[in-house]
Amino acid sequence: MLVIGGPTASGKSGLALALAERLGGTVINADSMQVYAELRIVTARPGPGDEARAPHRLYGVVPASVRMSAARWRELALAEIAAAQASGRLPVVVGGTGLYLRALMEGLSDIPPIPEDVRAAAKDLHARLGGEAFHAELSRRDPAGAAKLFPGDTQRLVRAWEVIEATGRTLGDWQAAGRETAPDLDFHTLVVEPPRDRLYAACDARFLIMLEQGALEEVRMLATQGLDEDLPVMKALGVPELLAHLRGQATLAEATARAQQLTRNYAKRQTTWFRHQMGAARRVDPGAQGSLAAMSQLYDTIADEFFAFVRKTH
RNA sequence: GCCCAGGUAGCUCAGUUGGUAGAGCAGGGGACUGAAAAUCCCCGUGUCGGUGGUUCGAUUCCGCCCCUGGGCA
Repeated sequence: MLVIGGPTASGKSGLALALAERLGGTVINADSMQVYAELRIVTARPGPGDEARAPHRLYGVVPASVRMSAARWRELALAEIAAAQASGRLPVVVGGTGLYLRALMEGLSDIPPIPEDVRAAAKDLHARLGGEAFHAELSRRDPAGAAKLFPGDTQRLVRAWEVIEATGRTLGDWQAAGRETAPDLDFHTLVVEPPRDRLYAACDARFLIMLEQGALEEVRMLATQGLDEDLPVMKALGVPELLAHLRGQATLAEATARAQQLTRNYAKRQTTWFRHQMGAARRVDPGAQGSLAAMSQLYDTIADEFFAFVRKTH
């Protein structure tokens, strides 16, 4: 199967669609935000026109009120991959969430789900103690784990604490036990990598298009649900910024500039992730092709490489 | 034309009782196992507007000039 990663606004969705069309594929979403039903515009989800060209899966499949996780997404993705293959279609997994891609390709350690009350307790304790004291507290229970984390890294600190609290074993223990890998799946991986200046320009331009498409209204609708600010959806790029504008705390121009800035920062983080965590993947940049013919040529080349990959692995 | 206030990093500014300067943001680099569009870590030489003067030494004090705001004409 094909896996396509890359930073936001790099053009990976377009590449996935073109390849799915050529190869008889089903596009499967590997983006942590595009899974939420309520956010269509602000997450740049493929539209009806795209869906008409090839089947799309895992887009907008859960309500904003739920918390997606790498493990949950992995289960959904494995099911969709199996379904696509069963119907003779090629799974084309595409998304910018590196953790999800890695969870799919390399598996996750078999850690049991942490009960909600333990997770809440971990957060409470962290809020009460602050980073330094919480880090010290974790050092008492999981010295090796704490040693690898900075006192400022709230998220990982809390995760390490809740795992030992709920399971009696440290995160490191669980991870040393290995990963639960996907059976019988071979991944041909592409990373879309445009040059930095073009990537940033694309981030800026895309947010403007989102506004034209009604991003503000979409966020206004989301706000009517009165969801917990702590939920992942509420952290989607553009949501906090447009919300601030709707509350009168910022002008639209300020909110726009801020959202564009954060998108660029995010794209840079993703670039680093793909550079080092998926360093072996084939790099492509359809956007660098000067013409439609050149782009079509690139698609053919990628398809040929994919067929060669399939022959080699089977 | 006169009077104020400024001119310091790409931006917004702090500071140096005279010993050539540092924050935030931007930018760059890096980490990444169930919230990952998350959460973190590292990186600061810039004619301190120009030019004379005082001084062992001026970005800092003084003179003049230039520029930008605001006020008075």
